[in-house]
Amino acid sequence: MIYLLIGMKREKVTSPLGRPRAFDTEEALDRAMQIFWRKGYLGTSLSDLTNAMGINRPSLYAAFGNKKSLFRKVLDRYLKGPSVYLSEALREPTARAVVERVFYGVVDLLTDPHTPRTCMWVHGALSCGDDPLRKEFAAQRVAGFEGLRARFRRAVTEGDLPINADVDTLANFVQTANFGLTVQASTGATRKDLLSVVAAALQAWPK
Amino acid sequence: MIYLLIGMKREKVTSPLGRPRAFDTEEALDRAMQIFWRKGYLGTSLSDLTNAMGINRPSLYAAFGNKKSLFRKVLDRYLKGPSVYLSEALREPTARAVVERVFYGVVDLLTDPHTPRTCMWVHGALSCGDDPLRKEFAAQRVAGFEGLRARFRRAVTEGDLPINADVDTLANFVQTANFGLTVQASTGATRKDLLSVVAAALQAWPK
DNA sequence: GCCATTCCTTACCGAACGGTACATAAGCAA
DNA sequence: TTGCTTATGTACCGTTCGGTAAGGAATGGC
Repeated sequence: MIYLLIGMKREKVTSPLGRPRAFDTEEALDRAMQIFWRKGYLGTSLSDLTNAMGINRPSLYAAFGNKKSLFRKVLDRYLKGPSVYLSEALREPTARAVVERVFYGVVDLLTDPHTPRTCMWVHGALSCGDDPLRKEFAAQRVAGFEGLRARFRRAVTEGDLPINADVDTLANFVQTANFGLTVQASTGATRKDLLSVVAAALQAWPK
Repeated sequence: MIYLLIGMKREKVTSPLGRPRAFDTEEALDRAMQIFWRKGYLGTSLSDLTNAMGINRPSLYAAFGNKKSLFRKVLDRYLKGPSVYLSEALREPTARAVVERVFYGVVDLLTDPHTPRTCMWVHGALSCGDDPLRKEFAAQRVAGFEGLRARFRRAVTEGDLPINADVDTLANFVQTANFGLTVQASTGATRKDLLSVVAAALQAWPK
């Protein structure tokens, strides 16, 4: 009996009970992402979502929970997908390279012809009215700041930032520029516009 | 007959025909501003507005038109009121003073304890879904950019900016920093956070 | 075959949305 | 007083909102 179970590893191999899902959940999340990204949180209706995802409303609720729960899942996917440049940037070898990766990463994201000309995170944060979601955005902003600050602290110990560098301000500055570029793009700024700001911001970076 | 009309100037002096309004339109606009400011465009409902303004729905429509029309009036009032520091800044004597006025002006606005911790313009621009309002925001962004650029051009001719200063980039940079500070505040950044970014941005300003 | 489980479809829920019809009230002119 | 005009209050419009009840369809296990 035990041998049989071990030999077959049924739990992993067999398909789950019941009728199988007729859609791919990851693709559905991607389609939902496009809508939330373009229209923001309040601007997106459940009908927008089900239309884009190609599924019915009860299927959406069964697979992803309610609208807010789906939004959280999509936002998480966004941070690991289109916005992954942020966490990748922290692995660059120098502080300067980190900042360049962040700035050029966001410009590339904001000017990708296949996606909305905004950052889904910023768009979401400013389009959820006074919903409690705001607190979650606030916490994520702090986490992003702390990630940058920790990286710059390391850069100081490694000598590629001056010993007296104000790592709090530097992290704050990078995050603020990132946000500012997003609002610019959201309201129509071109890639050229964004790159000129990036060049100016990089010029201010400590040598 | 003619003498009579001229002598009396009735059109200016007499009160308008019909039942007089029971509310002050300017105060009503201020109350509507608080709501749009805090909740954004889509996040604000007509019931939110009428509750805050203390008037009934038909009165709102008679006095200000529909929701979008009211929002435009409120936004105009916002630019001439809480956000007037932007146009005032352009009248500062030097480019450096202009930029300082913009930066400290927005920080003061974003940390005023009596108003929401965001900029109503940015909040509106990112909370109108894919409404045609977006185009109006885009045009206003361009106008703001052009105002700054013209001022910096003047500064070059007056010698308080280097002759080779890139006025496009400078105007872009100031506007971007302003937007970035707004998103920071909207997601919980403190006055201290904002001021540290301002100091860093000013340090980058051409001597 | 039959059961248990899971998903899909249809049709619907109450609430809230933006917007308005209509009768009445309040002012001025005659 | 009688009109005329404009604002107000109530009550309502059709639509859309986010969310769900209920029954049939598709799978694996027995």
